[in-house]
Amino acid sequence: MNYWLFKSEPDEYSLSDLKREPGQTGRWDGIRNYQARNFLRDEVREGDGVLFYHSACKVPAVVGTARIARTAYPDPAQFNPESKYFDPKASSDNPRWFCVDIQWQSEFPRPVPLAEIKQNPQLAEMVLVKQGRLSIQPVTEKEWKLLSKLGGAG
DNA sequence: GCCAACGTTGGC
DNA sequence: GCCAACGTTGGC
Repeated sequence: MNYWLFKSEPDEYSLSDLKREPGQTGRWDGIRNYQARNFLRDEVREGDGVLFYHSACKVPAVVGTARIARTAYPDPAQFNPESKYFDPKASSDNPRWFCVDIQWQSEFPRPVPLAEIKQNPQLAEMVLVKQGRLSIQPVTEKEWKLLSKLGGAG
């Protein structure tokens, strides 16, 4: 089992939005970055753990967890000219972008802010700290456990 | 809102 | 295939 960190702007799609979905399960679409796409398509497996991170907001923070409910399938938005995620170079024969479904799992009693993560030497190797702008990134089991602990989720 | 980091695009 | 221009991310 692998662990991941997914970034989302809470104004666009927050952890609460995910919780409100039917079955508390939502589609993680709109990924238009190749590095993130490759993780999604090639390495994310059903049952993997997801740290849900709120970005581009007042207090960027890990706010809870989810799990992968469905592995990668072509992101329908790339074929929809009405969508802001439309990609004219993608075809159903040759999809370029992928999405997964994730299910809400927990909300941390105490969100763990980026500032705190940056200060913790045990988390210094996190991609989140070392490379700012990747919206889907791997997390080690150690980091997962520590973040859960810091978040008050046991 | 600014801007640094970084990835992609496209002219040559 | 280089590299400048451009666009996006995302912290501050």
